[in-house]
Amino acid sequence: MGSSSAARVQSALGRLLQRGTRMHLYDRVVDGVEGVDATLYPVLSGVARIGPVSATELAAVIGLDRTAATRYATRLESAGLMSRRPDAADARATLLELTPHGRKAVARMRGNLTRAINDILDEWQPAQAEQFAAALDDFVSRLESLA
Amino acid sequence: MGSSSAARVQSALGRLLQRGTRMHLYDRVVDGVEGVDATLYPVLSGVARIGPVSATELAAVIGLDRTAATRYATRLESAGLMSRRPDAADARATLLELTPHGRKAVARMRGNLTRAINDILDEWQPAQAEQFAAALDDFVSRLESLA
DNA sequence: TATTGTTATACTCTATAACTATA
DNA sequence: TATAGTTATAGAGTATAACAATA
Repeated sequence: MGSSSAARVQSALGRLLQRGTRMHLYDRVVDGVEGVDATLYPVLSGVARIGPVSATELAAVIGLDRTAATRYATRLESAGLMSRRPDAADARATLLELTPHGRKAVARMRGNLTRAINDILDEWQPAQAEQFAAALDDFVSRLESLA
Repeated sequence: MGSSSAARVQSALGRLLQRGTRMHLYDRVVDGVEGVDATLYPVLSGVARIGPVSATELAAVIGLDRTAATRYATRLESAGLMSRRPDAADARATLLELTPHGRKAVARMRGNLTRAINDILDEWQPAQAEQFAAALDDFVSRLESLA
């Protein structure tokens, strides 16, 4: 049945999702990156992943409200990390994209996160790390589609 | 080096910690449990795990502010799920513990979460699930102690 | 009529500061 | 003097509602 595995996953997941753990990790990721805090990070990272993108679509992807997305975009624009341009295909829409500074910030944040993760994975056998990465990826995908 | 594993873990972790994913999971967990929402769940669950416990110690464990812990405890007390009693060993302290209703609520929430996780793990080989559970547990522990 | 971007508004969460009681 | 609990207050995040422009 695997109930015992479920109990362990449940406990670990609970600790992982806890505010303190999350915030600490985010703080570490945005450390030394000007104009980005733990709140803005998912927004900037989302545009890096799927941009150029409209605020409405971005909001849906990163699980945020449309109005919050537009406000955070404004903050990132003020910080010179993001820019807006009209969508040639739809005059109602505005496309969000990264500026060169924004791309540099994302690269730095990803480096911070990769470093933190490698600090952990390096304690394991490479094969074990590989297996964990694949399993976690699959687990999260299934979790997202539980809907 | 395992950089490729790190990249996969990074991507999966990003999606997992995203607000939308987290809230959806929490909503699922508290579904049908009277008096508990996604905010109160970690508090109630924390007391179930380590109670009877003082508000200050609870706050430290679940990564919350002391003042928030005491306010949430009040809400849970009003809902009849938690109770306060003086600490015989220290007259300054108040111990938080679950009422019978609180214990029933926690059992129900854990059932919800275990069911959701088993929906995922059941797709895997038992040995693979077991290995993932152990790896995730270890990963989270190391993440917590990166400090 | 529906949708995009945006702003205004209200509500919730969280942290800081301050107060009281006890160690 | 330090610590536990609590309350008051302010700041930040988020959702709902409403508006103008375009589909």
